Amino acid sequence: MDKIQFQTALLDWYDQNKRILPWRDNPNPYHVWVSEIMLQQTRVEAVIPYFERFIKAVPTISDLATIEDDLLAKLWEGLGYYSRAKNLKKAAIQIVEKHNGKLPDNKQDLLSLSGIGPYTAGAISSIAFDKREAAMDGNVLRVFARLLANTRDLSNTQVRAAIQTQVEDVLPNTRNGDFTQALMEIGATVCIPNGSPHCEKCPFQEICKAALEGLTEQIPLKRKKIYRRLQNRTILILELDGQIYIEKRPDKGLLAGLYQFINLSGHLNEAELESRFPSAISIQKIDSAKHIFSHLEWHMFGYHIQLSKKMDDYILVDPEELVNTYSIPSAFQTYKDYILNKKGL
DNA sequence: AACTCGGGGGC
DNA sequence: GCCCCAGAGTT
Repeated sequence: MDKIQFQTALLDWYDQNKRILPWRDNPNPYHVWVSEIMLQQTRVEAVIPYFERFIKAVPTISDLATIEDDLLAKLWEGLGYYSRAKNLKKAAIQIVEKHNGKLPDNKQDLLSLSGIGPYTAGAISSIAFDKREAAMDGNVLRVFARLLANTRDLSNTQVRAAIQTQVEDVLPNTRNGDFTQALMEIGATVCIPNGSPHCEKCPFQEICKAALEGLTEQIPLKRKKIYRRLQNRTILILELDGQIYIEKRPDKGLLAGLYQFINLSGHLNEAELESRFPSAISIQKIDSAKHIFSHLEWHMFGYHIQLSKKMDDYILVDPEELVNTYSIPSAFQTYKDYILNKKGL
C-alpha cells in the first residue's frame, strides 16, 4: 500500500464512518478552536453538551474576548482543566489585539496564542484552514505505533518526534482537515486503547504490523503507574437562615478562581468545630465523600453547621443562586446535592 | 524531563 | 480499582 492508497483508504473510511459531531456542522475557525480546546484530554461525549451551550452563549471571538470571568467559569463548570477556559479568553483578547479579530491560519501564529500547543495548532491549521499540518494526539500516536509495530515508550520525546515525521510523510495535498480528523476518528472508534481494537473494521488490517504480529495488546507500551497523594479535608455547609456561605478559590493552582463551600484541612471532629465556630446553633455530621483528581485524592468529611451570626470574608448566597450562577467544581458535588435535597433546610 | 491541572467512561 | 482521554503550561 503506497502513500496515495493509504490516504484514499483512510479518507474513504472516514466518509463512511465519521460521527455526527456539533463542531462539524459549521466548522468555522472559531468553532474548531473552541472544540479543540474542550477536547484536550477530554472525551468527545463529555464535550458535546458543553460545546453546544458554549457556542450559543458565546457565539463569536469578540464575545469571548469580553466575557465575564464568572460566566466563563460557569460555562466550563464540571468540564475540568479550568485553565483552558482562562487561556481561551486570553487568546481571544490576543486575537482581537494582534490579529484583527480573526484566528490566524498558520501553525506558527497559532502557537503564540495562550492554550494552543503543538497538537492544537496543527489541528486548527489543518481542520479549519486545510493546511498541510500534522496534529499528533494520543489517538494518532497509538494508530501509528500499531501500524508500524513500534514497541517503544511513546512518552519519550525522540520516539514522538520520529512518529511525527512518519505522520507528516503521509499527509495528503488535499482534504487535510478530513485527513487529520480521520486519523483521530479511527483511533477513537476502531484502534481503541483499552480492551481489544476492532481490527476487523479497520481499513489497514492487512498492512498493520501490530495486527499482523498479534501485538495490538502490547502496543502502545503501558505508561508507568502514577501514584496520587491523599488529602483529608472537612467540608462545611455553613448556613445562616436558609442561605449558605461560599468563597472564591485563589486564582492560581487547583480549581483556580472557582467557588467552594468553606472547608478546612484535615478531618475535624465536632468539638474542634464548636470551638472554631462559637456562634454555631447546631453542628451535624453529614455525608463523607471521596474525589479523585489526576494527581491527588480528597477524602472529605462533611458537616452542616447552622450559624446565628454573620461571618466576614465569606459570600452568603441562596441555594438557587449558588447552583445557577456560581461555578462550583465536581469535587463538591456530594455537598451540592445535599443542599438541593434539603432545600428549605 | 517531571510535575501540575479535572473529571468521567469503560472495563 | 485502573487506564486514558482530539494536551498545555510551569518548574
